[in-house]
Amino acid sequence: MAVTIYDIAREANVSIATVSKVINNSGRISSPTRDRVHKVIDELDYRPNLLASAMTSKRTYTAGILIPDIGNPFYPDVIRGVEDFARQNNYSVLLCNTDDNLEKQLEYVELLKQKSVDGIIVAAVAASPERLIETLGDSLPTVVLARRIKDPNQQITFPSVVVDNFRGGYLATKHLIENGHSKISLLGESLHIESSQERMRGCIQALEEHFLALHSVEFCTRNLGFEGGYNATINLLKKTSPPTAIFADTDLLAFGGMKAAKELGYRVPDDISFIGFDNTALCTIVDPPLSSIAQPMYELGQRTMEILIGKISGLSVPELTVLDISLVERQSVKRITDV
Amino acid sequence: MAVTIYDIAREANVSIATVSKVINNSGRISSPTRDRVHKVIDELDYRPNLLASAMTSKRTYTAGILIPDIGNPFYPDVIRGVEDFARQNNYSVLLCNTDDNLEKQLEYVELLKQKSVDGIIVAAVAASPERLIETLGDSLPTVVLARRIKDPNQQITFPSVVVDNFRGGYLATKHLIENGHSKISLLGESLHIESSQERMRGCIQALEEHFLALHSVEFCTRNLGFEGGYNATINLLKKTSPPTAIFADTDLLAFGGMKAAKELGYRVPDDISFIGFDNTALCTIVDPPLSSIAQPMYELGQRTMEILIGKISGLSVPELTVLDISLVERQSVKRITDV
DNA sequence: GCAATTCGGGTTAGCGCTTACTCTTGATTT
DNA sequence: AAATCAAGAGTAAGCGCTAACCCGAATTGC
Repeated sequence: MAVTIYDIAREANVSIATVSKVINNSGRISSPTRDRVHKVIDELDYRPNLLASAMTSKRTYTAGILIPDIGNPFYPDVIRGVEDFARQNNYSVLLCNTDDNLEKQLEYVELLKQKSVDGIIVAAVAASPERLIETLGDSLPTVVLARRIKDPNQQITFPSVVVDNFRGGYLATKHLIENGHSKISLLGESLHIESSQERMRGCIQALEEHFLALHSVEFCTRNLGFEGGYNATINLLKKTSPPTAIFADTDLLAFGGMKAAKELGYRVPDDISFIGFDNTALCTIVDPPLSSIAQPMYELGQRTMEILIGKISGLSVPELTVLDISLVERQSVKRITDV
Repeated sequence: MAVTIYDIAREANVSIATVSKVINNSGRISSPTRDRVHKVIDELDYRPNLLASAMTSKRTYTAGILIPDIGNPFYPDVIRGVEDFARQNNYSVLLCNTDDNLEKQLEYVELLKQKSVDGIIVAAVAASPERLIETLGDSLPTVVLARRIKDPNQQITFPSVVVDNFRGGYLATKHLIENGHSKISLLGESLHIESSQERMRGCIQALEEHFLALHSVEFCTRNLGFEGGYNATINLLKKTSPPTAIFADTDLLAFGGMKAAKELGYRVPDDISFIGFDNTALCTIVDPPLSSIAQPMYELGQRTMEILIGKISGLSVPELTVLDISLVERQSVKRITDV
């Protein structure tokens, strides 16, 4: 069997309590004793069994993270941020893909509870989280990522970390306007998604500040990705008055849009400009490289984990953290000089 | 506090042993007793504490997975496969990004051991795994994904699940040949990577079967991604005799290559054809859509987890599992008719 | 009809730690 | 010099389970 705290105690001629104290740097131990114990620990290559430790101390140093689907290019960076911050604080993270399915979410929360995780990160949870809130309860530290959960009863609130989607929409549109565009259309994901709504609001705000109106709008129907963007853009461009620039809710949508435009004989960006959202790695790969609004995804993950650990440790944490967003210019937006 | 097995025992008028037996479906319990216990469990909404359970049963139903970086588009699907299979078997997975850094790998293995995981999946481990093997030891069930670990001392071997890279290289090249190409160049990742070597071997084999030779080769130097592909392709095309088709080790490399080709005035696929490897989601997004060799990434993850659980359960498992590969045709390869 | 099983369950000893509490000394206070 | 106290270490009670073992009663075999 593996070496236990008893082995160390015996070899160092102390009690297991003493060994425990030197390991956890608690209680009072004289330095000779401390050194002796450390020496034996090194000699026997002892590693405390974290399971046993968790049994008594009630801390597993493990957190769970619920995300819709790791296949969505939005998440890998976020997760990386979460995991890096976790590791730096001796935490591990249990990954749970829920496909935005309530049953799976509930199942996972129960499982994580049974595994006694110290806390949970809930990313991009569905619109009606009543049951999720209920099973989460108020005893398990939870932080919400990229969404806000509003409990209808105001019973329980969770700290959330989000990105300023409104400002993102604003920046994107302003960039288009500053490049001389006035016929600006919105290629939206869905009006049922909060972030999508916010981006649209930002877009409209920028437009209004310049006494402009949205030229046209199109939302995705079935598919919310590349294909959806393709189809919606076809609609946008086939209208009697097509736009000169399109602000897409998502890079993926923009990619689909660019494909549609090209197929309809438009040159990008000469005939039509595009700007995306998310600044995924793919932006540099497509032709032309897509200008996009960058979300600090890695930082999003990091901050969320930081807040979670804070909450676990009993610190008071901010109820809402809004991360800033920025414009990354590439070659998909053309300056229009003629009026 | 949460309800424990003692509460159930008391309410159901049985001993905790009996409760444990009905939970785990072990031992002999009469159906009246079983029903009574179940009823109380439901009433009190009891969930066994898996930590405590693991202490005695020595099974945590948790596995660790070491990957280089979740940001690499190769992994999300793999992980999804791992996680889905895990969940179906009551397992959870602890995600560990190692950046291919030996120190991080060792650290994580130690941590996972301390957390008493039942097994570990090691994905795409570095070339010289001696120290990793050493810390893994032979007591912790381990399965290697997308690599084979050859222990120089033949002391310990790990089951591995890989993809038939040789056949992939062969298929890609054959596809090019069948489309009339004879000036075929290889855009390789690195000769230090086993999969890269295998793909090249397959490529050469296909060529030889048609009495052809590799037209030229170029490997990446600093950057192994988009940029590396871009630079290497510039070299390839600036030679006195440029190829008519390029087989890239990786989709990302092919994307970089396509960009380089376009910039040098080539039309893709009219002047030069490209075929990639990995069949990432991006293939449909670029222009033209990239033909590629598809690896069954999800299945790769699934099978690996299946084998790991098998090993944990003491079953005998295959030492080597090779998954098949297939060609996905899109529009980046042009048929050449003139000789 | 009596020994041998089987059935249905209970007792109890841990798993490897943490922690509240206790005890012994030697130093400090007054 | 008696009382007080802090430092340094030990004792022991769990944490919530599992599993080996035990035991009486019912069932079986011959």
